[in-house]
Amino acid sequence: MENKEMIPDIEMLFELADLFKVFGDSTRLRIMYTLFDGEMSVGDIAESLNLEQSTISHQLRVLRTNKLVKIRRDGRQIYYGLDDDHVKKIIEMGLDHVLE
Amino acid sequence: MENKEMIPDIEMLFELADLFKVFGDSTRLRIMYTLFDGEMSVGDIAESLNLEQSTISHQLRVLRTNKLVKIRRDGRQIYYGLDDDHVKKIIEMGLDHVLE
DNA sequence: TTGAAATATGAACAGATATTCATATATTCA
DNA sequence: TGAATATATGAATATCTGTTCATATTTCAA
Repeated sequence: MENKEMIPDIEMLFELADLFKVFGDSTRLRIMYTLFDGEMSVGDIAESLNLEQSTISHQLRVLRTNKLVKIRRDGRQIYYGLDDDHVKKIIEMGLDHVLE
Repeated sequence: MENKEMIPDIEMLFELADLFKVFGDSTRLRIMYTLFDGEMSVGDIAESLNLEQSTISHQLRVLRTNKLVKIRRDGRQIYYGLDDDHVKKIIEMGLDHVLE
Protein backbone atom coordinates (compact mmCIF):
# COMPACT_ATOMS: atom_id res chain seq x y z
CA MET A 1 0.00 0.00 0.00
CA GLU A 2 1.65 3.17 -1.14
CA ASN A 3 1.82 6.44 0.65
CA LYS A 4 -0.94 8.29 -1.17
CA GLU A 5 -1.67 11.94 -0.59
CA MET A 6 -1.99 12.29 3.12
CA ILE A 7 -4.91 14.35 4.31
CA PRO A 8 -4.04 15.49 7.80
CA ASP A 9 -6.86 17.14 9.63
CA ILE A 10 -6.27 20.15 11.82
CA GLU A 11 -5.79 18.12 14.94
CA MET A 12 -3.07 16.10 13.32
CA LEU A 13 -1.21 19.27 12.46
CA PHE A 14 -1.40 20.32 16.09
CA GLU A 15 0.10 17.01 17.11
CA LEU A 16 2.76 17.42 14.51
CA ALA A 17 3.63 20.87 15.82
CA ASP A 18 4.08 19.34 19.24
CA LEU A 19 6.43 16.77 17.79
CA PHE A 20 8.55 19.35 16.04
CA LYS A 21 8.57 21.40 19.21
CA VAL A 22 10.44 18.58 20.89
CA PHE A 23 13.06 18.64 18.15
CA GLY A 24 13.26 22.40 18.35
CA ASP A 25 15.51 22.59 21.36
CA SER A 26 19.25 22.31 21.05
CA THR A 27 19.73 20.42 24.28
CA ARG A 28 17.25 17.76 23.30
CA LEU A 29 18.62 17.63 19.80
CA ARG A 30 22.15 17.19 21.09
CA ILE A 31 20.99 14.44 23.40
CA MET A 32 19.33 12.62 20.54
CA TYR A 33 22.34 13.04 18.36
CA THR A 34 24.56 11.70 21.10
CA LEU A 35 22.39 8.62 21.14
CA PHE A 36 22.86 8.00 17.43
CA ASP A 37 25.70 5.65 18.24
CA GLY A 38 23.76 3.73 20.85
CA GLU A 39 22.43 3.95 24.35
CA MET A 40 24.11 5.90 27.12
CA SER A 41 23.62 6.52 30.81
CA VAL A 42 22.26 9.81 32.05
CA GLY A 43 25.53 10.74 33.69
CA ASP A 44 27.54 10.00 30.58
CA ILE A 45 25.23 12.08 28.44
CA ALA A 46 25.53 14.96 30.88
CA GLU A 47 29.29 14.71 30.93
CA SER A 48 29.50 14.32 27.19
CA LEU A 49 27.47 17.47 26.62
CA ASN A 50 28.92 19.29 29.58
CA LEU A 51 25.51 20.04 30.99
CA GLU A 52 24.05 19.53 34.44
CA GLN A 53 22.63 16.17 35.31
CA SER A 54 19.35 17.78 36.22
CA THR A 55 19.08 19.51 32.89
CA ILE A 56 19.63 16.27 31.06
CA SER A 57 17.20 14.42 33.25
CA HIS A 58 14.47 16.96 32.68
CA GLN A 59 14.94 16.87 28.94
CA LEU A 60 15.16 13.11 28.82
CA ARG A 61 11.77 13.06 30.41
CA VAL A 62 10.40 15.22 27.63
CA LEU A 63 11.95 12.94 25.06
CA ARG A 64 10.59 9.90 26.79
CA THR A 65 7.11 11.33 27.16
CA ASN A 66 7.13 11.85 23.43
CA LYS A 67 8.36 8.32 22.82
CA LEU A 68 11.56 9.43 21.19
CA VAL A 69 13.83 7.60 23.61
CA LYS A 70 13.44 4.47 25.63
CA ILE A 71 15.20 3.32 28.75
CA ARG A 72 16.87 0.24 30.10
CA ARG A 73 17.79 -0.04 33.72
CA ASP A 74 21.03 -1.72 34.72
CA GLY A 75 21.83 -1.54 38.38
CA ARG A 76 21.65 2.01 39.46
CA GLN A 77 22.27 3.36 36.03
CA ILE A 78 19.61 4.01 33.48
CA TYR A 79 20.52 3.78 29.85
CA TYR A 80 18.69 5.85 27.29
CA GLY A 81 18.51 5.02 23.63
CA LEU A 82 16.60 6.23 20.61
CA ASP A 83 13.18 4.63 20.53
CA ASP A 84 12.72 4.60 16.84
CA ASP A 85 14.48 4.83 13.51
CA HIS A 86 12.19 7.71 12.70
CA VAL A 87 14.10 9.88 15.10
CA LYS A 88 17.30 9.53 13.12
CA LYS A 89 15.45 10.04 9.87
CA ILE A 90 13.73 13.21 10.99
CA ILE A 91 17.00 14.68 12.21
CA GLU A 92 18.83 13.70 9.05
CA MET A 93 16.09 15.14 6.90
CA GLY A 94 16.39 18.39 8.79
CA LEU A 95 20.15 18.38 8.42
CA ASP A 96 19.72 18.02 4.69
CA HIS A 97 17.87 21.30 4.69
CA VAL A 98 20.31 23.06 6.98
CA LEU A 99 23.13 22.01 4.67
CA GLU A 100 21.24 23.71 1.84
CA MET B 1 28.26 10.97 -4.19
CA GLU B 2 26.30 9.17 -1.51
CA ASN B 3 25.09 10.48 1.76
CA LYS B 4 27.80 9.06 4.04
CA GLU B 5 27.62 9.34 7.80
CA MET B 6 27.03 12.99 8.46
CA ILE B 7 29.13 14.50 11.18
CA PRO B 8 27.32 17.61 12.31
CA ASP B 9 29.25 19.77 14.69
CA ILE B 10 27.60 21.41 17.63
CA GLU B 11 26.84 24.60 15.81
CA MET B 12 25.01 22.72 13.10
CA LEU B 13 22.79 21.13 15.72
CA PHE B 14 21.95 24.57 17.06
CA GLU B 15 20.95 25.66 13.59
CA LEU B 16 18.91 22.54 13.20
CA ALA B 17 17.11 23.22 16.46
CA ASP B 18 16.23 26.65 15.12
CA LEU B 19 14.81 25.07 12.00
CA PHE B 20 12.66 22.63 13.91
CA LYS B 21 11.53 25.45 16.14
CA VAL B 22 9.94 27.04 13.10
CA PHE B 23 8.04 23.86 12.37
CA GLY B 24 7.05 23.58 16.01
CA ASP B 25 4.18 26.02 15.92
CA SER B 26 0.74 25.00 14.79
CA THR B 27 -0.05 28.27 13.08
CA ARG B 28 3.08 28.13 10.97
CA LEU B 29 2.54 24.48 10.26
CA ARG B 30 -1.02 25.10 9.16
CA ILE B 31 0.15 27.90 6.92
CA MET B 32 2.72 25.68 5.30
CA TYR B 33 0.24 22.91 4.89
CA THR B 34 -2.20 25.30 3.30
CA LEU B 35 0.48 26.13 0.77
CA PHE B 36 0.96 22.50 -0.20
CA ASP B 37 -1.47 23.03 -3.06
CA GLY B 38 0.19 26.17 -4.30
CA GLU B 39 0.66 29.82 -3.51
CA MET B 40 -1.92 31.94 -1.78
CA SER B 41 -2.38 35.55 -0.80
CA VAL B 42 -2.02 36.64 2.80
CA GLY B 43 -5.67 37.47 3.11
CA ASP B 44 -6.79 34.15 1.71
CA ILE B 45 -4.52 32.28 4.08
CA ALA B 46 -5.92 34.24 6.98
CA GLU B 47 -9.47 33.58 5.92
CA SER B 48 -8.79 29.95 5.22
CA LEU B 49 -7.34 29.40 8.67
CA ASN B 50 -9.75 31.78 10.35
CA LEU B 51 -6.93 33.74 11.94
CA GLU B 52 -6.18 37.44 12.03
CA GLN B 53 -4.34 38.98 9.14
CA SER B 54 -1.73 40.30 11.51
CA THR B 55 -1.09 36.90 13.01
CA ILE B 56 -0.58 35.41 9.58
CA SER B 57 1.63 38.22 8.46
CA HIS B 58 3.86 37.92 11.50
CA GLN B 59 4.24 34.19 11.03
CA LEU B 60 4.80 34.49 7.31
CA ARG B 61 7.72 36.69 8.14
CA VAL B 62 9.19 34.01 10.34
CA LEU B 63 8.73 31.48 7.58
CA ARG B 64 10.25 33.80 5.05
CA THR B 65 13.21 34.66 7.24
CA ASN B 66 13.89 30.97 7.46
CA LYS B 67 13.57 30.54 3.73
CA LEU B 68 10.63 28.22 3.98
CA VAL B 69 8.32 30.35 1.88
CA LYS B 70 8.88 32.77 -0.93
CA ILE B 71 6.76 35.58 -2.21
CA ARG B 72 5.46 36.94 -5.48
CA ARG B 73 3.86 40.31 -5.70
CA ASP B 74 0.88 40.85 -7.95
CA GLY B 75 -0.75 44.21 -7.68
CA ARG B 76 -1.48 44.90 -4.09
CA GLN B 77 -1.61 41.29 -3.17
CA ILE B 78 1.36 39.24 -2.15
CA TYR B 79 1.33 35.56 -2.84
CA TYR B 80 3.23 33.19 -0.63
CA GLY B 81 4.35 29.75 -1.66
CA LEU B 82 6.60 27.05 -0.30
CA ASP B 83 10.18 27.85 -1.10
CA ASP B 84 11.44 24.35 -1.32
CA ASP B 85 10.44 20.74 -1.70
CA HIS B 86 12.23 20.06 1.53
CA VAL B 87 9.44 21.75 3.41
CA LYS B 88 6.90 19.24 2.21
CA LYS B 89 9.27 16.38 2.87
CA ILE B 90 10.03 17.43 6.40
CA ILE B 91 6.36 17.79 7.21
CA GLU B 92 5.50 14.47 5.62
CA MET B 93 8.32 12.75 7.46
CA GLY B 94 6.96 14.14 10.70
CA LEU B 95 3.46 13.03 9.84
CA ASP B 96 4.76 9.54 9.31
CA HIS B 97 5.87 9.51 12.91
CA VAL B 98 2.69 11.04 14.25
CA LEU B 99 0.73 8.35 12.43
CA GLU B 100 2.85 5.78 14.29
C1' DT C 1 -3.90 63.03 -5.55
C1' DT C 2 -7.15 61.07 -2.59
C1' DG C 3 -9.40 56.98 -0.82
C1' DA C 4 -9.61 52.18 -0.34
C1' DA C 5 -7.62 47.66 -0.09
C1' DA C 6 -3.76 44.50 1.11
C1' DT C 7 0.01 43.71 3.80
C1' DA C 8 3.60 44.78 7.26
C1' DT C 9 5.27 46.39 11.56
C1' DG C 10 5.93 47.72 16.50
C1' DA C 11 4.70 47.64 21.25
C1' DA C 12 2.53 45.33 24.91
C1' DC C 13 0.97 41.42 27.16
C1' DA C 14 0.23 36.67 28.45
C1' DG C 15 1.58 32.12 28.35
C1' DA C 16 5.06 28.70 27.65
C1' DT C 17 9.52 26.69 28.59
C1' DA C 18 14.51 25.71 29.82
C1' DT C 19 17.67 25.93 33.47
C1' DT C 20 19.11 25.97 38.18
C1' DC C 21 19.08 24.71 42.95
C1' DA C 22 17.70 21.88 46.45
C1' DT C 23 16.04 17.64 47.60
C1' DA C 24 13.78 13.14 47.00
C1' DT C 25 13.92 8.41 45.35
C1' DA C 26 16.08 4.19 44.09
C1' DT C 27 19.79 0.91 43.94
C1' DT C 28 24.05 -1.24 45.23
C1' DC C 29 27.48 -2.60 48.38
C1' DA C 30 29.83 -3.03 52.71
C1' DT D 1 20.98 -1.12 57.93
C1' DG D 2 23.58 2.81 56.45
C1' DA D 3 26.52 5.20 53.20
C1' DA D 4 27.34 6.25 48.55
C1' DT D 5 26.03 6.67 43.79
C1' DA D 6 22.75 7.52 39.97
C1' DT D 7 18.72 9.52 38.58
C1' DA D 8 14.35 12.07 39.12
C1' DT D 9 11.49 15.74 40.66
C1' DG D 10 9.52 20.25 42.21
C1' DA D 11 9.67 25.08 42.73
C1' DA D 12 11.45 29.38 41.30
C1' DT D 13 13.09 32.31 37.90
C1' DA D 14 14.37 34.36 33.63
C1' DT D 15 13.84 34.24 28.87
C1' DC D 16 11.47 33.48 24.79
C1' DT D 17 7.51 33.55 21.76
C1' DG D 18 2.74 34.09 19.76
C1' DT D 19 -1.15 37.00 19.54
C1' DT D 20 -3.52 41.28 19.61
C1' DC D 21 -4.26 46.06 18.78
C1' DA D 22 -3.13 50.07 16.60
C1' DT D 23 -0.94 52.03 12.93
C1' DA D 24 2.25 52.40 9.03
C1' DT D 25 3.32 51.30 4.24
C1' DT D 26 2.37 50.08 -0.41
C1' DT D 27 -0.35 49.80 -4.47
C1' DC D 28 -4.24 50.52 -7.36
C1' DA D 29 -8.20 53.01 -9.17
C1' DA D 30 -10.94 56.89 -9.85
